[in-house]
Amino acid sequence: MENLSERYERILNAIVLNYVHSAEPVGSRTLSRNAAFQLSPATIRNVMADLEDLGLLCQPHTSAGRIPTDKGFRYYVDHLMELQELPELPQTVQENIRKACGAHRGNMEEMLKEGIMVLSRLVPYVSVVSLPHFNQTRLKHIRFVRLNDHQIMAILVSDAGSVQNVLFEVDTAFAQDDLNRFSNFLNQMVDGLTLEGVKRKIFTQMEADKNAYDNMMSQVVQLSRKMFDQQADDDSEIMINGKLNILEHPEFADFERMKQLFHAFEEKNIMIKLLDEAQKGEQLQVIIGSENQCEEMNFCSVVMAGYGREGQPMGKIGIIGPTRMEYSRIIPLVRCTADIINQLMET
Amino acid sequence: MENLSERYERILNAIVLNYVHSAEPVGSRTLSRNAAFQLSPATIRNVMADLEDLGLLCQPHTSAGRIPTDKGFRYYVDHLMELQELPELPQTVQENIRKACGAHRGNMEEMLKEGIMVLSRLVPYVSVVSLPHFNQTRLKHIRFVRLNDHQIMAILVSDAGSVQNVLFEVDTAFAQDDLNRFSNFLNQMVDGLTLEGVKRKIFTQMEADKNAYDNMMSQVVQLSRKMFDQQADDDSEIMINGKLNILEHPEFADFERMKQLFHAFEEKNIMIKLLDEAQKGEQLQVIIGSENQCEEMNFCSVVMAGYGREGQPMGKIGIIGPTRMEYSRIIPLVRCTADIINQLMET
DNA sequence: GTTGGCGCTCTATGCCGATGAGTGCTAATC
DNA sequence: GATTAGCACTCATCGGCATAGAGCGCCAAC
Repeated sequence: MENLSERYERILNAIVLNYVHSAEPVGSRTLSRNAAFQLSPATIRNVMADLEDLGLLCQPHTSAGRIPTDKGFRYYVDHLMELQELPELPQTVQENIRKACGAHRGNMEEMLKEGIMVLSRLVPYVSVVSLPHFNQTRLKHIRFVRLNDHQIMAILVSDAGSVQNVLFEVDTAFAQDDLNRFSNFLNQMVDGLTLEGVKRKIFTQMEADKNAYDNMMSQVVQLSRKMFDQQADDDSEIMINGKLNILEHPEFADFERMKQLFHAFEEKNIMIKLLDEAQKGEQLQVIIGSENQCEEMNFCSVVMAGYGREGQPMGKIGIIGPTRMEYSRIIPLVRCTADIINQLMET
Repeated sequence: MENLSERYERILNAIVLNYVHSAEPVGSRTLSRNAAFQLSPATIRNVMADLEDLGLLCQPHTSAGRIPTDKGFRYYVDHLMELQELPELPQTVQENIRKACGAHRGNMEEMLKEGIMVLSRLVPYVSVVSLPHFNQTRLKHIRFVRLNDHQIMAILVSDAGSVQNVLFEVDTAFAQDDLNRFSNFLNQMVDGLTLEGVKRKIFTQMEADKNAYDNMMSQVVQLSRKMFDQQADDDSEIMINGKLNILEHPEFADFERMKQLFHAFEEKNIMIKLLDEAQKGEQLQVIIGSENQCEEMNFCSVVMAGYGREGQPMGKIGIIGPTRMEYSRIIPLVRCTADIINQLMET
């Protein structure tokens, strides 16, 4: 999309702002009254007609005002929003977020949960976050606990503070003391690896070790193997907050559309796909309306940012709202929240 | 409510059945056409007027048919439904449930989750379950894991298969070997107690032990104490499934009402209160419409049954639907599901 | 290039009357 | 005394119609 002339941009900008605010088609007269323009409605109409030809605006029906198309919003986000420098998030709001998240330092899941709760209190949209994939976080501890003769529970602690428990069965009984020795041994062996890495290491070791039946290594490997057989190769987890917020917006007064959207919220896979989309390594992404792959969410936009530690991306946090969303407010908010989370994770 | 004569009961029954099916007010003509009655519309009208005086029926407006009031549904559930013997749940359905839940034996949370998922696939309502309160389940294992010099994670395994992790800080560093010895010692000490009981025991011991600083007992008690300080005295947990089902019913086409209901679903406390209501130790409870304390749910009915082990109640499982609910189908379903869960837990 | 003016389109609103379902009451019937 | 047929009445719903208002496109004039 090549650039528009200044007048065109100003008018497009005004239409977007107006529509974001009112949720109603914007007419030429309304814009003309807006002091900033010294133009008559007729002139504005001409411009609007051109913008419509370019695919940036559309009319719900003849004789209604114009509303921005997805493409119009895209132009606004890419070209116009930056003209007006985005307001830094007020310090009080930043502190608000930092405090909420900071209260749960050490437990990443709680921290992120708190984070999206704050977000959906701050804005009338839905907030969403994908948790770090357990298998890809670094393992801090493995420990085996004997439940009874046949059952053992493995407890995996990642350095992100999350914990996974794996219950598995064994043929021969182990004493807890033995299990403790195994745990210690294993912990040394896997130090600093991701769970993924541990798995690989165990399976290679098993190959190498085929004939040695009695030493510690062999027993540990056997046990770990049993555990990995049980361990759910968990999908990413998603948390959503503030679903009800979205009902306040007139675009979802339509019952069918609302049902579709809520259906999408309930389907974890849809949400995962949404957050994984367009993973171009960009820090902040904005997906507008039908740009997103998921049909149920064609009337929504998503603003999301990656978070992580030491440059390693771990997940995304974002806000979902109607296409008619306050981008200029949401974008700094999401960016800032991701920053705060990054900072909290480094410490 | 004293008993009605047979004719009155038959007409009330017919109105309930009709209304449950159609969601429309039922008129005298409709009933009269129903072959079972040999009565003219006029006669039926007289009966209906009497039932209205008794508060069992009401009219949305003059010249509309009648719909049962909450009181009418209550009479139906208490007196009429049992006349027609409730159909036993078909074997195939029972197997269906048993298979779904049985796949997760040993992990109660998963089992219950699966249970409510099956329920809300079977009926067009919302299913809900309260998880056993962790503090009240018997403890099977405690284990301390050293994370670093200052942090220890305690891992609590209940015999219900659920696990709680408690992260806490200590001033002095412990070696993992010491922690293992503590764990073993503590496990012997608390065998068979609930977490609640362990807590009491630790705190009494602490009193008794005030001056002994060096022995194992004293160290274990200190450590446990630190843990309990951190351990969230968790509220009961609730799981809900099939929220979208409820949108299919015309009573929730009203936007405001729907929003209220979804709000209630999101508020854990409301749901807990709902499930705890009328805890008269009855095996199966039916709460109809405004009988329930929570205003947001005045248009809903709840059918729920307790589940537990060895006679000990642990939680409830139930179905939430519009007041106009298929009680005669839901009640056996909920009862049977609770039975299946009970059986699976005993083994 | 800009503007005022005119005719046109389309939606929203409110009113009207017809329709139909269902009631309550009364008088006749079993 | 219970039951019923009949009738007048009420009320919600729906389609038709006219009106008002917002907004556009186009054209001619500035």
